[in-house]
Amino acid sequence: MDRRQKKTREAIFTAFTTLLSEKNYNQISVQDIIDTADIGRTTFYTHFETKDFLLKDLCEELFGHIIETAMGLPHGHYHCTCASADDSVFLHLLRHLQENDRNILELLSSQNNEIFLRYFKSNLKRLIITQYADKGLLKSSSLPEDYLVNHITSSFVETVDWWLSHNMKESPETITEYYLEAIKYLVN
Amino acid sequence: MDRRQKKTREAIFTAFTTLLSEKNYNQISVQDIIDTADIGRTTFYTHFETKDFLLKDLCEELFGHIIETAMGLPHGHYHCTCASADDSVFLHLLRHLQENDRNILELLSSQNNEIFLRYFKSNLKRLIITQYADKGLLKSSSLPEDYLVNHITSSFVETVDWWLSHNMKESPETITEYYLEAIKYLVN
DNA sequence: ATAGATACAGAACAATGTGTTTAATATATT
DNA sequence: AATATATTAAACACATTGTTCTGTATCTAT
Repeated sequence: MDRRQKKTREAIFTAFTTLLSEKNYNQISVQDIIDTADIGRTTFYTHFETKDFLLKDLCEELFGHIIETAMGLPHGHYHCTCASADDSVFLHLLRHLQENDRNILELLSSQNNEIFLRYFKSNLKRLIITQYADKGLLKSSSLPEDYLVNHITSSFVETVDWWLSHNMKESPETITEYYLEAIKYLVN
Repeated sequence: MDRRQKKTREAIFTAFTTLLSEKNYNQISVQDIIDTADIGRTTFYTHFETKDFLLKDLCEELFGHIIETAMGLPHGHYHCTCASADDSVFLHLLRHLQENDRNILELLSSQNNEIFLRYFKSNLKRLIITQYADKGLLKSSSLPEDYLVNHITSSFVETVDWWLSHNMKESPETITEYYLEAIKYLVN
């Protein structure tokens, strides 16, 4: 990829991330992004069709990485100091979040957290299906499997949200305990 | 309240609700609302400072009613064909939703569902604190009470969301069973 | 190193939306 | 009927949007 493209793309992402930690997504104009990134108007629109597409691309970079890591797949070009492989996937994720790689924490705890928690959830659901549902690790119960998957996924996301709203006072280990306690009768 | 005010306020709410079931909140302009409600520009701004305030007022009307009902308080001027008082609060809520009073279902299952589910959650949390936490009905466990309240609240909202995404194929009774099964070890 | 391709900047644009002001009209309330 | 108040229509300055144009800077390949 052209050096210039990489630079502007990065400038746009940085500006966008900065703005997102400052104000509401809806209140961020393309003009704001252009001014903050200090690029030409035309340039923005050659890179991104709309603000929504920019958001989508940002989320894919953010959560693609964190989920890919948790999947145990190669990490690409990112550095990762995560825990050993035998930890719970959930503990793994929390530790990864705590590292605040790519400022994901700032976004997850900003006033725009809902947007990012939604993306987090949809990616996490895929992970849970792969790591739990497809391996038969969900307790057979009277509950439909997709209800169960949704419940377990949502509960983790809500746990993360709760943790963030408490300024992450608790350790990832404690949070994992809370979460597993809340769903322990549903997962083997 | 002046008859004229009531009429325009209602016209604005109706227009807004219609638009919300059609397109994204962010893509609805004040101009759209004005055109749909067929009112003067000035009139809108005398009633609502911004689109956000309109949304807030709408949500308060919607969820104020449904939660008030579930609280067992007088229903005000609304008609309600809800089940008997000894039903679970949750069954009560689901039945109330099923009646689709004030088109709340349309909004909860529209592309703007997140907005309304958020309001639903914040109101439901108050209800759960009043009906469960304050009455000592939550199982004493290793979990902090606010974590537990949040988990139970979120799980119900997620259950409703799941139900809606399934076009409410299941009965309120079945959904209540699912939900209670998912949290049964946490509530007495 | 040069040539051709590509990305960027800057300016201008029509179109749309915003929030406010003005003065006139219509409708309630008493 | 008289007064108060809600609504209207028009105009406004301003911001944002998405596109088009031309010229310039920077890359890539040979």
